[in-house]
Amino acid sequence: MAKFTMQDIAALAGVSVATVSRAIHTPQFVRPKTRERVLSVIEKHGYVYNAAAGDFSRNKSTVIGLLIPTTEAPLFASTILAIQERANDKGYSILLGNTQYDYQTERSLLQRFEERRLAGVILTGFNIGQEDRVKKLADSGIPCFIIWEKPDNPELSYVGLDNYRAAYSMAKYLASLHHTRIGLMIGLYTKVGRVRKRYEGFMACLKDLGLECKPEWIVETVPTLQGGKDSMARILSLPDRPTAVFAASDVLAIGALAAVRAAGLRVPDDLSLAGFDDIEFAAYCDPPLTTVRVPGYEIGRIVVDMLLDMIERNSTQARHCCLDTEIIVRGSCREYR
Amino acid sequence: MAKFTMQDIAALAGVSVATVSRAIHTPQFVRPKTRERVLSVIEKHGYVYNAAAGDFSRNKSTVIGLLIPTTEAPLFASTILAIQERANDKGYSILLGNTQYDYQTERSLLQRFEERRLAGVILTGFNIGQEDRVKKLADSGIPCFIIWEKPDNPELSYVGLDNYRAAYSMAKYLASLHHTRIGLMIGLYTKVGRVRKRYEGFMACLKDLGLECKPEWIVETVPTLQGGKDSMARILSLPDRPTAVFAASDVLAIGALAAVRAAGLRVPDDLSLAGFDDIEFAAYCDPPLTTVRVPGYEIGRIVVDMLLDMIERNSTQARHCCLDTEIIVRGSCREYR
DNA sequence: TCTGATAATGTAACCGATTACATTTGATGG
DNA sequence: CCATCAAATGTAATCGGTTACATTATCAGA
Repeated sequence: MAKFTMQDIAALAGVSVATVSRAIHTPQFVRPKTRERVLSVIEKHGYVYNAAAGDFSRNKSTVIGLLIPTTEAPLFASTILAIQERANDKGYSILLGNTQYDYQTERSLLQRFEERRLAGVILTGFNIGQEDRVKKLADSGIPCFIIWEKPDNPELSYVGLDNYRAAYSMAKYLASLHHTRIGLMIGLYTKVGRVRKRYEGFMACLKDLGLECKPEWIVETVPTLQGGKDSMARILSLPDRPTAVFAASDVLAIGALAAVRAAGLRVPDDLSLAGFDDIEFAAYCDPPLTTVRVPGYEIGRIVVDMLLDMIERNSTQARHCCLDTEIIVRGSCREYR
Repeated sequence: MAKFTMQDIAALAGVSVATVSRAIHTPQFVRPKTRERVLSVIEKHGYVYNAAAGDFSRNKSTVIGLLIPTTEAPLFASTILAIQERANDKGYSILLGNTQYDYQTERSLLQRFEERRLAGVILTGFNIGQEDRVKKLADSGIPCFIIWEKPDNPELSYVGLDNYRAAYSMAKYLASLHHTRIGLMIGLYTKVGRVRKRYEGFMACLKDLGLECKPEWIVETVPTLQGGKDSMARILSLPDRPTAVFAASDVLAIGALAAVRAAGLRVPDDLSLAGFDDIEFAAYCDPPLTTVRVPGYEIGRIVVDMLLDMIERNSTQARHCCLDTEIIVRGSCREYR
């Protein structure tokens, strides 16, 4: 397949490459007649602009890297969507990387992003211990945003939420329903910062309220439906089980729901269950899940705007944006008597 | 941030750029001692290889474009995951594009993929009427695979499934449970080929079995949970409603489940409901969904293998792979008496 | 030690655009 | 009709690697 280059088009149109380039990108600098001639030659021969060469020549990229733990989790669905839409609208493409919550994979993807000299990078829930690496990326001149969390290091840009506070609020809400024995079901918090904050917020609230929290009421698990189901089965088998369980993600909660049903019990009559994230399914399960709403779409939209602004201003000043969360009361929690 | 180039490294290591390049990519062609020296200089100065320049220079890309209707649907989750993993393992990155089932968006993303001179492209459920465009892309030298469906045009490569046959089977299964009034709930089949095939398969089966299918038993809707819920509400309000409903996607089915509950009815006692896709949630809803399992992960794995093979062989011969589907019987359908 | 073969390294053209700067064109007013 | 100046266009260096080909180093065997 003989690919035409600008050279070819220039020759065919009887102009120089510079004029072809201008006819495409800055038409206001070429005479309408010339422009028309060039465009018709392009049209006629099916020339396709080579963006890779353009990016290289201009020494800047129009691709943004997006790192997420896994596309399998519906968690980030609307964030990814928003990032996509927004970035495409502004002429940028998205390079995707799944870390699978794996440290090694995350490292190698980050490396690849750097090698590709991306315009910017968006990182979701990077693993604990990767901060230095992220910092290095940001320092190397690639604007870099953390999302879905609020990193401790203020030199890191982020568009996130206060996972600690949100988890604290939900624990408080459960306590306000007179539950005194509250369990926690949570993803691998020793690895993922975002999750750890939820753990800490939950624990802090219980402590502040003087509520007991037995170690066996806290279950750490893989962040999948099956993980939620297994964990709930474990909790239900406890002789002195909690009357309410906070699942630190909706996926876990929905899995847990299945376990409760399997045990012949009912939510919320026999057990209150709260989730986190407000994924779309949360409103459609039985009972609909009381959960913490995270503005996933907004996170995506905002982070792209902030990132592109940084890119275009060529700024390295870290920026922060912390969005509010909200407890959505549906039908999975009720007062304990 | 002063970025080092190979030139710099070459100078610092007292060798030529060619040697640096070789030290990185084809170490077997440089003396171990030289290689070591080069690598230590790289290490010391924090040089990062410029993959964009490399790709450009070699005039080939190591990026694969992936077009999917929307990342919000859990449908393609495992396919995306598999594609990611496999591609990354083989040194390729993934450029993501969401079409939102929109014709215009699909066009412009396809255009962008072409401009970027990607190594290959994977298309999920392209819209009806885009075949020519896809064909053009394939002809332009970019290997191009359709997935999740089996396009009519044999010149197009694909890794898919027989949506027609799968839908036919499910309709037959429902009929085998003595249902004679079977409804259909389906996404926008006039636009998406994959969905249209499901529609056709369903209708063909009913016709073959001599079953009546009233127009009002067929509901076309947006492919979301809400769409499923609304559609089911509509079906339930029918004076002469079907005894079984085939939802052509699990997302619709799960939304429908909520509508059935809201109406105070029960699945499968009052109505049998079948889904399609076997998304992860299907096994965790109440009742667990009887559905058509689609080997999403395999599709992803296989398409990458086939695509990379085409790329490396520089072949343009179309390749086909049609995977089997299977009806997974869970708890949402029962015999009609 | 010399020869020849092979391994290691260097040289420089090239990929396809962009863009600073130089040059030409065209329009305007005197 | 010419001078002047802005607009339009052309020239050529450049981005950071890759790689064909040329050159030099190394070593075994005579």
